Amino acid sequence: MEKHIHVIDKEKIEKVNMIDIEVIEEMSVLFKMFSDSTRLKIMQSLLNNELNVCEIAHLLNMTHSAISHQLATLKMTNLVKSRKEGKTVYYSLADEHISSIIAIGKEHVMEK
Amino acid sequence: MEKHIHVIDKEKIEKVNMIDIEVIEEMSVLFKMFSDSTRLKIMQSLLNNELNVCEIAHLLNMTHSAISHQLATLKMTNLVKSRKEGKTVYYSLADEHISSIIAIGKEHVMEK
DNA sequence: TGAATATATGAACAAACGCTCATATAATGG
DNA sequence: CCATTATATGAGCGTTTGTTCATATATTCA
Repeated sequence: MEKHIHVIDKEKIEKVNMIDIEVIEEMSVLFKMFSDSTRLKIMQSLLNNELNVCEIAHLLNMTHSAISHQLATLKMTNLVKSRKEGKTVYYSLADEHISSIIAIGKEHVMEK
Repeated sequence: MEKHIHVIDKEKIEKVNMIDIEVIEEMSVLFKMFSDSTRLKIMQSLLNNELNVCEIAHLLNMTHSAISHQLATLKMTNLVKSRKEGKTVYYSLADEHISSIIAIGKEHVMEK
């Protein structure tokens, strides 16, 4: 029923420096890409290699379709890039940030 | 229909060093916490302060219930800790990793 | 003790998500 | 040109997620 009346410490609140909402929104989109284990596995497997859809599907023991869909979302959010060679499309990580994010996540998880 | 027969370059595939599935799974849980804008805003607002539920709700212009629910999930995944003082519960970030993760995400997003 | 304030929590529900299935597109080779 | 291989993509479906609403618990103070 939301009927609370609060005494808010305005000074304290104003010290909180809120980032631009838009930046927050983009950050959530970025981290969403790392929040699914399939996508994490894909990115992990691309850390040192470029791989095509078949190879990733084989590696993760999943269908091409599932991998292809995920690669599409990863590409749309600029986390992977692709290179076509004949029939096959090779995927690789888009930049060095991605491995840092994976590394820091791994570090946090392993440290307990 | 999945009827593809592939020639897999086994040597190449074997070079891909897969992390432990369990670590991947925990990483996805971790990043999931950063994948929602409300949770990101909460953590962002806790970067330099400890805040109670009312203050966060006021700051983000959201209901206490919504904030309380999110704080519960953040606490369950060990990203925030809490301290009770009379009626009010003060929340703060659980460790320094969290600000690094936010920082690296922000950096990635702003850099384009 | 009873009202007020602060927080927590369960149920419900709409929206978003990830996979599958079927099918489409594209490139190569016979 | 047709079969094969590689990838892409739309629809459908079950599951998960984030919020709201109602209610419960806890603490303080008159």
